[in-house]
Amino acid sequence: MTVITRFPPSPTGFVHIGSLRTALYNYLFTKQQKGKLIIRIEDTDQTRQVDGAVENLLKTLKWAGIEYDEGPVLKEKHIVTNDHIFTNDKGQITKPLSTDVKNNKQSDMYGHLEEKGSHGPYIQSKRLDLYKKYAQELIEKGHAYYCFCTKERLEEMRKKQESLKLAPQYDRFCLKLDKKEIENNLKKGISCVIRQKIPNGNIEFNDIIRGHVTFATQTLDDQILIKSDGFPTYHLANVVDDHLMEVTHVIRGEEWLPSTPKHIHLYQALGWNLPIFAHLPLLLNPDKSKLSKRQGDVAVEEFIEKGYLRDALINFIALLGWHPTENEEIYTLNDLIEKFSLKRVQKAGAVFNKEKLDWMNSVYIKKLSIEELAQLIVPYLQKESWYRENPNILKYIQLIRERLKILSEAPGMLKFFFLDHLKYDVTLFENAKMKVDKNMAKNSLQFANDTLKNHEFWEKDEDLKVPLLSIVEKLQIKNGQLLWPLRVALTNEAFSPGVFELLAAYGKEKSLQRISEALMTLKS
RNA sequence: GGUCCCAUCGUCUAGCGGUUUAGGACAUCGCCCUCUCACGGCGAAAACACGGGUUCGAGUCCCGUUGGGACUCCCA
Repeated sequence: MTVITRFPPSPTGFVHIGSLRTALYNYLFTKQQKGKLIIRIEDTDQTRQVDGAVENLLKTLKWAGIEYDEGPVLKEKHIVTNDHIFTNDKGQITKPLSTDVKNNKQSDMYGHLEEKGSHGPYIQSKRLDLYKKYAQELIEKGHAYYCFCTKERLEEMRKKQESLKLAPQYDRFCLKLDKKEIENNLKKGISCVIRQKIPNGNIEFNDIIRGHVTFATQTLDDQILIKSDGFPTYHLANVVDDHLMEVTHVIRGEEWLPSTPKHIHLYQALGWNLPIFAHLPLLLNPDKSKLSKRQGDVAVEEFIEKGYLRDALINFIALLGWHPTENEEIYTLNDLIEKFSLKRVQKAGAVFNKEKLDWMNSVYIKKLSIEELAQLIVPYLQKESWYRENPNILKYIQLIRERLKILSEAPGMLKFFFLDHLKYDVTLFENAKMKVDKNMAKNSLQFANDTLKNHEFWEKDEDLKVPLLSIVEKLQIKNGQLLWPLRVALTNEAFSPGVFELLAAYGKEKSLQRISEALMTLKS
């Protein structure tokens, strides 16, 4: 049996990091099983359509390295002209993308898409006839019925039930309607929906992750299958499509667990085989609630913009809810494909631990060559007004590589290299712990200036050590009493790379300029 | 409220009845390196929610309690 899985996002804007993990788990499982992954667009809620969302989704999947076998693809032309995600051949982002997505009710929302695969269309709004057909079949078989209740009546009913502390459920008012009344209502064009008729009894199923699960159907509501606008709800569309697309494994978030019995009943009512279910644990906020935008970043686009590397983000989210047996944290995509196991997926939700992501990102940054890193950092620099091309850029980046956690921090760490003049914060020169006061700073800088002026070797930081440390010896001071003022003179920062490295990166001329300008500031 | 799911360090997790004085990673703290910060090295502190069973033996199996979460929309 060929494994067929699917990832069916709703195009409502940005890509949620939890969705990306669901997509990743589907991908890992499918790749390992040598199966097929289907992408399906679940756009059955007309009110939540967001233009550009599908495009954004497909680009994000591409960025993440998640390949699929069937589903919508961007037309070639479109990729070239409108691509706002640029990736190099390693799949790393080379230019931050914009997250602008605007509401748009254009009819040709999907004009820039084509499809691959033999089970299409892969966009649910283009499959409306199919859902109607099966809804009709359900009605004929007595598993569904028309409902003409108004929103007002339903609301009233719900209020009453709530005040009686009952579970809010449809009271099957319209189930009592006879054929004639229904036909009349339909003829008159009264707004209606089609509801699923849930039978009495228990529905049980096996979940790969959770094991045996049982639901009493009495507690299940008669779910709406077709909305009054003619669109299906998730429940119907999902079951119909999964069946028609021959999906074998439904791997989705835990939030779907409570509605799974409804889905199972639909499969049974239509006489279809059940897929195998696997309900993934939720990604959580620090307060353990479902991961949401309110409590931090959840959009994959935001992580990309902030400068998280593809491999780091993938590695990190793969380990949120799953881990192989060994004591290892760093895995490539291929490692993950090889080692992944649905059976080892955790049952409990996982808090999204941003500190660990930062650490992991720094690990991946350190693995990059300077050239690769520069290619990633330059786009961030280009957004700064002070940026201009500089032949020494690789030298500069070399100095910050070890301290960089996310790429967007780079401009702040490199700024002083690009400014013509620094506006010194004089208090920075003084440092009690270093035993440096203003006079000491002035004195040290003066000696440094005089010494370095006559020094010719600037190639390596080692070249500067001997002359500078000879000053320390001569003045009988501590290293820090010379080097602290020097660093402030060179950077106007309290934290920075080492002084010798800075001098070497600046070169003689620029170094001496910084030092004399600092001296002038201190003297004034 | 109802239904379902879940429960090992602060966080992500290893553990699938005895190999456990419960292992790793992030974060925290200390020491070393050192001109600061970071990196790196070494080390410390830190968990089986609780109560009953089953068993010669339970973090591991069962039941209950407590706690948390999801769902309960003409959202997905």
